[in-house]
Amino acid sequence: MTRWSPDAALRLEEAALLLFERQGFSGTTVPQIAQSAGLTTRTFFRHFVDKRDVLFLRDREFPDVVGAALTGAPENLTGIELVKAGLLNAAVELEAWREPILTRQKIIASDEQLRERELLKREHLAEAVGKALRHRGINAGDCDLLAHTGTVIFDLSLKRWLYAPDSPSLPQVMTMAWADLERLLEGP
Amino acid sequence: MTRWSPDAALRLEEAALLLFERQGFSGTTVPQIAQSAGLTTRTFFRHFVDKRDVLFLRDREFPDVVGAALTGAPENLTGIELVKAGLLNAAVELEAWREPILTRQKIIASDEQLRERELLKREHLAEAVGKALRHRGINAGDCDLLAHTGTVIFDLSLKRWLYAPDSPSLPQVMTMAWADLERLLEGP
DNA sequence: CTAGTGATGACATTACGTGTCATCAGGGTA
DNA sequence: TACCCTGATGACACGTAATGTCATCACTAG
Repeated sequence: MTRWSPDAALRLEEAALLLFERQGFSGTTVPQIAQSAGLTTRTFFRHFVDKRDVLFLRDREFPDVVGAALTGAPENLTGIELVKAGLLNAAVELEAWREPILTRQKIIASDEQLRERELLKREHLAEAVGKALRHRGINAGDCDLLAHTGTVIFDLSLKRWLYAPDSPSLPQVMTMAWADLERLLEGP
Repeated sequence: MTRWSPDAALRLEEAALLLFERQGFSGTTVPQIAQSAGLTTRTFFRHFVDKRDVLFLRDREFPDVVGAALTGAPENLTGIELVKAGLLNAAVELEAWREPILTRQKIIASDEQLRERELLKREHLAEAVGKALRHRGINAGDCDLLAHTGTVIFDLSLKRWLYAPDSPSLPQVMTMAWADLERLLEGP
């Protein structure tokens, strides 16, 4: 294709994951990552806005994908049904990636700066979901509440699924979490 | 008391807010803030872990206060009642501070790095709430779900209250948001 | 009077992140 | 073939954030 390997971002991500596992996040410098991938520091920052960003390469398209799924969902669905269906659909796609996601999650959990970035990514997901709901004509005052509630369920379920010793499928965990929330809110 | 003004952190916060409003967050340097407060850069970083932290000085005790309120709440409350009551109680305390909170919120909204930190603070609140719920003997599997749902309601309500042209009280907004969520989850 | 405490100043240093220009392979066009 | 254009990268300089370390000096306790 070009004179350079076309996968600079992927090579940087791979090198970063390896170094983060061995030396920790804060114990690894960007020049180390770049050199390990055969590139320069400047090129690292062309592909990632900052050092933390390299751990979230796989999340870039996620909000748009989920948003598109919501926008293209069947008619006659309520807001809550849309959110459930859209996030459940995304959960199915993740099912095959448990191991690499778990590896990454352990790195994120080890550093508060990374947890912070993870929360921002969750917020971006919530914004995409909220936007899609508005686009579908859902009652405007409810969109943000639905979107944020959905991403909370999604996030909690993802972690239960990752860390559960005997793990049921992610969609199953999510469905159970929705049921839990409904039970809790309806009262005794 | 001491040879120095005892309110170094407060003076730094005041100077920072002024500069952020005039020049923006990224357009202001830490040396500027420190000099404006009559202190050195090194002292700034003794009071705040990083540049962003100066905007969240008022939030430091908040999770612990809410957690203590939950721990000391009346007996015989369910998990959901505890969360509602605890956050409603916190909302009452905030009622008098609408203007300064709004000022700060506008700065936060202007910079993604600050929104990111805000999300981390929200997460700390959720952790404190979850911990208090566990301490109260609430069903362990429900605590995180309740805590995160509560903080989502709290956060959305706070922003509605801040930006509503005709603002009902924050507790009122929160109560309405809880009712909205219950209605949405119970379905038609 | 003296020793100890604690917040600050002063200085050095590392690492993050950005601006800018040069380089060079491949693709399109005449 | 010859030419220009595009885009990703390298090389270099630079400002800023953030931390480690030691010195300073008012206040306090005894």
